[in-house]
Amino acid sequence: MAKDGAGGRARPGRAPAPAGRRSRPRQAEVAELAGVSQATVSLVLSGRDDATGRAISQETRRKVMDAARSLGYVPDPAASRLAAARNNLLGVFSFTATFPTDVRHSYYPFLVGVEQESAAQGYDLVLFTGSSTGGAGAGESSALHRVRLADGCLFLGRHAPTDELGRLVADGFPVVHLGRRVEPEGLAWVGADYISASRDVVTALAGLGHRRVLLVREDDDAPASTDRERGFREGLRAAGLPDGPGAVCRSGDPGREITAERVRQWLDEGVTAFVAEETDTGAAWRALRAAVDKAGARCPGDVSLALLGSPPADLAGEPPPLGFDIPRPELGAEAVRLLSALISGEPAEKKLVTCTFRPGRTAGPPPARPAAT
Amino acid sequence: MAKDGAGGRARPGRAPAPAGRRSRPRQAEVAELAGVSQATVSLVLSGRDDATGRAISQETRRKVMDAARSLGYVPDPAASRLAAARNNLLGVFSFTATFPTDVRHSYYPFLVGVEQESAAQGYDLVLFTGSSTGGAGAGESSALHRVRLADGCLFLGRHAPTDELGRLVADGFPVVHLGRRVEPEGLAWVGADYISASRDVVTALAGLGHRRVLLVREDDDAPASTDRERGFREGLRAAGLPDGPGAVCRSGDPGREITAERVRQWLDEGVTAFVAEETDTGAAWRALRAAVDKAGARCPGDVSLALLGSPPADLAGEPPPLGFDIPRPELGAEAVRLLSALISGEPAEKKLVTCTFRPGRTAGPPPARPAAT
DNA sequence: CGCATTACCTAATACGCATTAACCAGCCGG
DNA sequence: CCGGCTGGTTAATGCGTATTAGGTAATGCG
Repeated sequence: MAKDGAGGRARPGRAPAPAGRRSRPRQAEVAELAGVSQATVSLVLSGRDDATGRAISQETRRKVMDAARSLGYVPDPAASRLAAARNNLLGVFSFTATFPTDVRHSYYPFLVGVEQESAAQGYDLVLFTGSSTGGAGAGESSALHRVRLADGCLFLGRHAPTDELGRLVADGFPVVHLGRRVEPEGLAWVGADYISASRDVVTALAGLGHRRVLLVREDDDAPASTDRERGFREGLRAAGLPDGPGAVCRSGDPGREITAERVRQWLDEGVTAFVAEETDTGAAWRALRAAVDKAGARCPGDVSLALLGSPPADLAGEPPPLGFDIPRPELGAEAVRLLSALISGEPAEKKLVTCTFRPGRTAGPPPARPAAT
Repeated sequence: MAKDGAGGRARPGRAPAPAGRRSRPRQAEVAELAGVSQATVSLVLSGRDDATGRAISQETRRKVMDAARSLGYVPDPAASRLAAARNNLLGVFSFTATFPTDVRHSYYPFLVGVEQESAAQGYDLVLFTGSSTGGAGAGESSALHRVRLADGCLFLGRHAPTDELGRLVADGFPVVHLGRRVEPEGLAWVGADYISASRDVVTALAGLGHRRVLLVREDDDAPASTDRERGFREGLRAAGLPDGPGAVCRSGDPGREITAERVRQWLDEGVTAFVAEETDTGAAWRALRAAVDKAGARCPGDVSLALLGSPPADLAGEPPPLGFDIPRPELGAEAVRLLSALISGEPAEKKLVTCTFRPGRTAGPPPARPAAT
């Protein structure tokens, strides 16, 4: 393919050029064909002429458009972005080994919202995995620096090293974390308001007449868990219900599983409603359901159940539990909005997104009298 | 263009040092810190020094690396690409409105493979979304040209406009389509070998003794569908079974649904095995299962069922159907390999990936005698 | 008629990086 | 002492586009 035939523009050493793509017309060639300057072509094609008060005559505009069309001109995004000094790229750094592979993975719905909002804002997404060696990067030491290639970056996962994030933040690089996080000072984040959502669930149970409610949570001190417990306790107190150590059961440990016997015992003690925390796998909810079932208690009748979150996907067929839904896609979208604001230089700190209450069908009034022994 | 103070960049005024607002460090700043020239920085960081016979002293190299690391330097992909080089970015263009939102979406597993293989090859991924406006451009393509920012691009979805893809291919831009596709001449693709996989399923059924097998497919002429039908018919012929228009039922139209009565009628006609095509939603398979069930036929005993693909995720609990699994992650990985080859200038055309046969538990020998009326 | 105003358009330059010709120091063989 | 090295670095340039500071002809105004 003759590379310097028409344009007479021989490139310097281009020996190992993998693809002969010098046939692609540039604005200069459009300009030549239209008999105008390259700048005019840029003005016309970017539509920035009348916007800024600059005027391009209809005649010229038409000539340029025709020339561009006949040459099949397509702008080079690399050049555009270089000249515009921003590349319209948002990074997404997930500390999972790969894409959230498991369909049940709780990150996946986030990504949906992230993707939609990014598109709406005109950004493309760069996916960074924790591993990628890159090769071309300068600081191999931490893959995290690679995110600077984007205009800003979103972080998923609680394993983000605090100091690294702090470094990015300190440098003024726009960063948003998906999920509440306090560690690096000044880090922007979006999170779900588990506290008030959990409180509302307890309030609903109390409103139905329940006086003894038990929270089953995992033995983990992630913010997502502690927030739920806090909301739970707030709900108890607001309803004037007993809020002692006995109101919460930390499960998950071997030997401390939720068994039918324990459920039966709790029932005997007067507990009429159970609240389970949502986890990635839905383990707590599954265990609770199974144990209640095995104990011979029927759900809305003998005992009420609630789930602080959404049920796992494979239980979609079952009657929906009382609880709340985390608007994950909305969270993702909100994170992008925050990031976008940061990139534009606007200050942005954090954002709590409200969960939606789900009445469900697993809760009703407590039985008239607890089954006596 | 808003030149909003904080987030905006240094203006053409060419302020030598971005004293106030920190912008991303460039090679020039690394060079200054290291006490060398920008060119040296480029040479060191690209690792192209000793490769081309040029030598950089270890001393200088170390200084540059240290400076780069301490500044957190990361190359600007747009600039790299513009300078006729590569930026280690692979594009993924999905014509779905968003990320494959539904967890059942068949594209999602592809992405897993894509992501893994990209990471293995040292590429980062850029997700190009179908919508974003991306500049007025030269009239025609609104969004597709953006992919040129990357070194190459992967396309998902059957809605890719042929002419646009053709344009990219003609320009020598490395493009790989996920899924068999003939339309733009010279387009590279990877696809699953539905033909032989489907044939093998029929062969298996014939081997069990079935003489009348019916294919239920949707009324769609996508390659994925026609390939399956072709393989199905090949299987029939190879087994010496009747292969007429009656062997295939195009479903999906309202009024042509798979009902219990139709199933019963087919059974009466001597059909002993049904084969369903896999679709995004698994509709055909669901309908078939439901109809057979309602018709009172038990699956492995009275009638055999097969699925040309994988069952939908929410039926994962059920006994696996006879059929085959599409190695979607493997397909994605293969696509990346192909793309990588194209980028390196190696010729690459297409690649068929073999599906894995799944014996399943929904097929057995036909009943001794079809239930007589 | 001369000068200020428009209305249009162009020249020039920057964007950040890769590439290459040129340069410089030392050093060896003759 | 010179030509020819070789190793090590830099100045200079180009990639294709966006942007801005002019510039020129046509028009308006006094």
